[in-house]
Amino acid sequence: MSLTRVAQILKAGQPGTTVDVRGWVRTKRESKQDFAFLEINDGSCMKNVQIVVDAKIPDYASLIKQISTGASVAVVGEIKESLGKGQRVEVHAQSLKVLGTADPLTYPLQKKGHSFEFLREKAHLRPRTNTFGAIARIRNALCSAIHNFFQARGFLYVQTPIITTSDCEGAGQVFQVTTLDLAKLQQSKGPLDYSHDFFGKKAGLTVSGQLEGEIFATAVGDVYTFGPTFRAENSNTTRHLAEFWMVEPEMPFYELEDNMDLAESFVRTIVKDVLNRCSEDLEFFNERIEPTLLASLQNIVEHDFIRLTYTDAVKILETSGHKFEYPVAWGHDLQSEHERFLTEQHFKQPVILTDYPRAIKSFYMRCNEDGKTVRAMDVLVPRIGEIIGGSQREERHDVLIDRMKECGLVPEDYWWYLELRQYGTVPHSGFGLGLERTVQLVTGMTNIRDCIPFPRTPKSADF
RNA sequence: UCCCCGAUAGCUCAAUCGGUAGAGCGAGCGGCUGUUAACCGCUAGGUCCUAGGUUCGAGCCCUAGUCGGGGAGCCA
Repeated sequence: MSLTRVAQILKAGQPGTTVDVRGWVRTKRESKQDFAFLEINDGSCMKNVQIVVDAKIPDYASLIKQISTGASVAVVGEIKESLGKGQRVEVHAQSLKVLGTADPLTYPLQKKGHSFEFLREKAHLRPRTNTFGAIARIRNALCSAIHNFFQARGFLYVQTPIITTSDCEGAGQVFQVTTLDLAKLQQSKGPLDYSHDFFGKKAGLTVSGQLEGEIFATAVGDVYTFGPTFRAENSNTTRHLAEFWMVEPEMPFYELEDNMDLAESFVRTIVKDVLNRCSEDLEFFNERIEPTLLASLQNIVEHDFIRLTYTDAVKILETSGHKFEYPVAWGHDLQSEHERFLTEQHFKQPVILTDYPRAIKSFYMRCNEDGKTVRAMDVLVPRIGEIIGGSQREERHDVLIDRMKECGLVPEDYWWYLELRQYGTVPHSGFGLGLERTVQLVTGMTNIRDCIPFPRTPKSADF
């Protein structure tokens, strides 16, 4: 007999059929005389299946004694309509096997709820909880929706390198990759010589696949990357990780408006897909974590995003009458409180801001005719803030060189990036979406460290 | 990196003015029960984060550190 998963039994299990179900015991309720109830979860869904174990099965007393919260069991039994309230069907065990016990004196997970801080220290066991099981399923559904979105539109999934020697991407601090003996180096006083290092030059972990994505976008058409990204910034916030996953589409012949259209359609589609596929899990988060969650996700799916320029946003903030801790001024980057005001109070909608001052944005963003702004776009959502950052890329060879110099970069370091503009250049655009921030958006979880299975942050990389 | 807060039982927390270490939950045992965060009774369980210091006496005050949380910056 093949295994039946709990989700299947609860959804479609027909009374009278015999099933083999295996999983981990969440609770045991024991009647000393006649029988015991076990609630088993196998991660296939939020709910547990109730197992009724009659005292007449062989070895009953010793089996039940071995079972406690966390134990793994295999049950063969018949599906029956439940006499009790709370579940449509249950499984009456014909045989019960304890696969692994979980000593209640030491097993960290209790029947009661635990704080997320505590569970972060038990990253090897937290997927066995309701919340983290649900996050795992939702994250999976999101990834699947992301691939579906792009595949349905003919995008090619390209793999950009994780180790890179273009030390100059400008997107933040890089984790260095080396095989040099650091202990030995510490003692020698000579200058560093990377020619003896593994790659013969300074190498690091990628902070973005964008530049390499542009290579393929200007060759095979629409592409996207989806992989791990690393930032060695000493960031200690609820929305930053040292290792996170990023989706980066890059499209030739797209101007900024096309880029915005795609980004908006992308976010709304994947949110809609997850709403459809994970409704039970999302209801849990709506009930237990963030009471406005479902309404805010519906709002995203049903309404167009607000689009306005950075300049107009600054005007709105200046005339809002709202007291900000940090003053608003054209030319300065918007503070978190400004972004939050726009999405949470003023528009109560996701907002796409465009045309930021060139002085505060990256070298690769296309310069506007006004000489003051670039064709950048940030998608801001309530609760999270920036979930997407993107731009139309500067495709004019001479303008790009000037811009690099303006940003204090050495054009020769980007020789291959510049050659894309020298040979058959085309207008093109792209953006990056943070996967974990999207998980935050969709689940209502407030700390990004709970939105990735094994979070890496300053001073923390266990498991 | 900066600002604020915290660390006490397995978990979540309390401990008045510096004076004998507490509760709820969990766990064990017993009782009861088609139960479902079950319920009732009893029991066990402590290097008060670490290292110094002040004091007759420190969980509490001081200094340094470690780790955690929230906010800011950097950004996705």
